[in-house]
Amino acid sequence: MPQSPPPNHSSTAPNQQTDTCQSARPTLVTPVRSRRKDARPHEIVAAALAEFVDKGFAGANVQAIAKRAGVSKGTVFVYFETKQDLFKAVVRDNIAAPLNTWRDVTRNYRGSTRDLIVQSMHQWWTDVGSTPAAGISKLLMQEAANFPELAQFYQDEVVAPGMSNMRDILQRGIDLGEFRVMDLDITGMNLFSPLLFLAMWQQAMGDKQPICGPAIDARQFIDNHVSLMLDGMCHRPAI
Amino acid sequence: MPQSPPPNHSSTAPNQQTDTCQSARPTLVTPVRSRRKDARPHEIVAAALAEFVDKGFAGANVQAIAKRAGVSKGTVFVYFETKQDLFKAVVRDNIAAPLNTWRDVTRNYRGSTRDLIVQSMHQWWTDVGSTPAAGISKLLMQEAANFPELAQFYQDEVVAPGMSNMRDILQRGIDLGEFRVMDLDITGMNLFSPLLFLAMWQQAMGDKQPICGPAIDARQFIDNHVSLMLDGMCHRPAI
Amino acid sequence: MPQSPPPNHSSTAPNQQTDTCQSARPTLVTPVRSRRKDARPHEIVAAALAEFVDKGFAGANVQAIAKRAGVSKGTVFVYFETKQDLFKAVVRDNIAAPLNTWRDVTRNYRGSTRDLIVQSMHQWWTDVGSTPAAGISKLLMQEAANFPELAQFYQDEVVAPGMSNMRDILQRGIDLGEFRVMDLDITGMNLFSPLLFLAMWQQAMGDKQPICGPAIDARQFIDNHVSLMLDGMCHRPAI
Amino acid sequence: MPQSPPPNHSSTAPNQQTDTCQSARPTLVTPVRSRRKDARPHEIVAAALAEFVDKGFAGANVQAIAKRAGVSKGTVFVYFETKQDLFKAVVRDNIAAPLNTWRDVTRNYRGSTRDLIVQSMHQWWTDVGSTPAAGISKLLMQEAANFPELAQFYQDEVVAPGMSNMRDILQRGIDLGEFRVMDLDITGMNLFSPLLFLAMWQQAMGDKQPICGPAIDARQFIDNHVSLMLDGMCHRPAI
DNA sequence: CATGAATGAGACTTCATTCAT
DNA sequence: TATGAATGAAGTCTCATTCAT
Repeated sequence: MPQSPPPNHSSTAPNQQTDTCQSARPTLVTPVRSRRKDARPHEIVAAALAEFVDKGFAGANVQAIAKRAGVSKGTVFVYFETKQDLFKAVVRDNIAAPLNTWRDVTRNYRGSTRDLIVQSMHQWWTDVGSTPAAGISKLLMQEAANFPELAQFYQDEVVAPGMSNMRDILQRGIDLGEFRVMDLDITGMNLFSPLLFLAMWQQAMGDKQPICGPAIDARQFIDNHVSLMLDGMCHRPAI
Repeated sequence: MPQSPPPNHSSTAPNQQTDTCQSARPTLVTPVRSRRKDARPHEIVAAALAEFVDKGFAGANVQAIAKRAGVSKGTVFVYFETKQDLFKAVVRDNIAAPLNTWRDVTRNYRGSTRDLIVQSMHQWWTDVGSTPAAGISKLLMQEAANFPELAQFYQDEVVAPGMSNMRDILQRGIDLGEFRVMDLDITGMNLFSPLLFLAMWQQAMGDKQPICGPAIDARQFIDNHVSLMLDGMCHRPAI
Repeated sequence: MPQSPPPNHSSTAPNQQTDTCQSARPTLVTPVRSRRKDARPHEIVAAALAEFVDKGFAGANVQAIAKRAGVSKGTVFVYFETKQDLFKAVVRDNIAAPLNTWRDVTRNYRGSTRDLIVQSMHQWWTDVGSTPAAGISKLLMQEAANFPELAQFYQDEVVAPGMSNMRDILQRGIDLGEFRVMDLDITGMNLFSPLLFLAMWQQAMGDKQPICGPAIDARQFIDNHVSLMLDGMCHRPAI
Repeated sequence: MPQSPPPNHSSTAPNQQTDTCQSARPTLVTPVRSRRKDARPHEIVAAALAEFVDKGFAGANVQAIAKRAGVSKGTVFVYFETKQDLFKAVVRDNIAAPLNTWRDVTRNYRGSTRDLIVQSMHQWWTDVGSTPAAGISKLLMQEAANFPELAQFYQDEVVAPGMSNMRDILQRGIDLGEFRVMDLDITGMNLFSPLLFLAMWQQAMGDKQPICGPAIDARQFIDNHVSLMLDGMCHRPAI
């Protein structure tokens, strides 16, 4: 187990995450031949994501990852020097992209902050919470102690921006007179943590989760959550 | 700390009631060897809890568990046939006791349901959320797919009773006229999931979590959360 | 594995084989109390015989032997310092006794040598070949290389006397004019080896051996064998 | 020596026909790595035969087998999933080839059945009885109870065909008027078992067997045995 | 004497990693 | 670049043996 971070803290695999955004917006100059070559590391990372999410770092099997990616075991080590490097690449590649997608929604929003929150949460669920990328959160929750560098990375790249975003939204609600004055940090976490929990829970339990009778419907879960957070459980007189 | 010996510590531990006959005859010199025989499984389970929470199932090392427990490698296998059995014992032993402790609070409560919720959550945090037993949740989140039997056990022994308890509390609030009518299941999850998330988060990140500046203060987190959930973020006129 | 014979070539267990003959012919002076005590090692040896024959030396399990003998594992080591010592005791105890029983038959026999051979073989089958003691032969066949000392012991105590006995019988037949002159050593082995083979074969295959249709009937096997060996397969004119 | 590569070397060896495509294109430089890949299983099986015959299944050590084969411990498990699989491969590989070699002799034999028997036995001794393949018989005698599947396999592939062959020979002798009428099954066993016993005995005792003075000479043993079995020990008048 | 808890060397097996091709 | 045969460290588990009771 990696108790101390190895000296080479970044994977030396050639260009395996810089073009993540490129593939999102396909550049025009990419020749077909090299696109296939450049795709290899991504296919491996995608395969590794699934395996790591299923089995955890220690439980994941490089051979199984290779098979999922349709390559031989040796090929994995052509692109990633060690299993740890591959793991880091998996986390890094799957953290940046979805978050960027999500954040754009909250900018330049017209309408009530309540609607912004509802829309933002549904958007997050669609883009992240319901996708395999959500497994990254589950993964880091388990491996944070063994990969403090990744935990920090997660804090910097996911938590901090996410919290910042939440603060902006709440501040907007206060400024517009919709919300009362609150502690933005704490409230941001209160507001968002149920979604994170639900995402991790569904990653863990799959769709066959008989928690309180049937499986949890995310849409209903979010709507109810927002309703509670904004209006409260207690009776309130009509304004 | 799970040092309070749970009644049923494991399904695989062999006959450890051999010296009940010895304790029947009131010898004053307590035999050290057989005293240990009773204490050993608990010590091992306690050590294993820490190791499993830190490293996950696959990453945990039986030798390391033995060392933490102050016994030799072989001794672990005297009490638990396989690593999996030990893992199951860890989950089972650390689920029943804390849960029972917590549940007693909600019975026969006198006072407002709001106070009951606040008190109940602080109690849970004290009894479970802030203890290593919370690591069990983090653990199961990762290993549920590999231990479906344990996942089911967790559902039956933790999730279902917990949800039932939440429903009772909410129903009480409705019956007493404090709360408006809500979907009990969904609302129960909305209400409780932030605490679960916080507990798992702190298990993962330890005390060095610079999430939104300083570490999260659980007391503040809970109080703010309850305030939001009951009264909402939005401005409300005085009743 | 014991590649070289340990320095203490004889088990140091107290009197575990000297009284083998004593138990065969009960001495009058044995007090009841100590008989029970003296019986322990024999019970262990008997249990060990079964286990060793079933599993071989390396495959045998001391705990299983103890259970078969109805004692605890530690007790085995009270009487036999090591597993090797126990093995040696098993071989020694089960070689001497049956052989002595058998040999007495051939002395002072009145009648034709043909009848002596037939009777002697049936006797051997009853006393040895069909009993668990026959497993010793199978055992030594496997472990001879690892226990050269025992192999030599077997040669000295079993093979040599047995061959000597066969020679005497054959010589008697020649002297009485029944048999033609033959090489006594080779013929002795030719004559006896089928019985040894059958005994080992049945030890190995149990009763469920579908060799040539039904199981081999030892009585028929012996009678046919003697008939062939004495009269031959070829047609012969009546004398 | 079982260095002649048997056609089917193992059921568990993985795809070793991968380089059939390479051999299709006639490269002059034979690739050393993949050459080994074809040779390895046979080398390992040959090494395992020796180890298993010496030590038995439980006593055999995979590391020692690897060393005998000149490979590392892990390589053994590249070709054979478990020690049991390796054992099965050893038995299977060393049964088919020698038996086929032997059986061909008895077909289309011209001459007396007596000569056929003598020649057949000497042939068997040369092809099987005096080779390490004979150790398989000794091995199965010990391990039959633990590997019932292999015992059955041995019955089907060795015992039954061998017995069938013996029956054919005896029937031929009867048909040609050489032999009297006998029970073919029992007589077949009587006729052949001394050779089996001698083979196993020499496997067990090696060359240092001081049975009846010097080591047993197999040729003399067989000739004497056939002489006895055909003509009998008793005096017989000239025909 | 008898027990059985405890030990630790050693067994089989896995798997990340290397490297010749 | 891609492969997969080969490696050996490390892991789980077994079991002969010890020893306090």
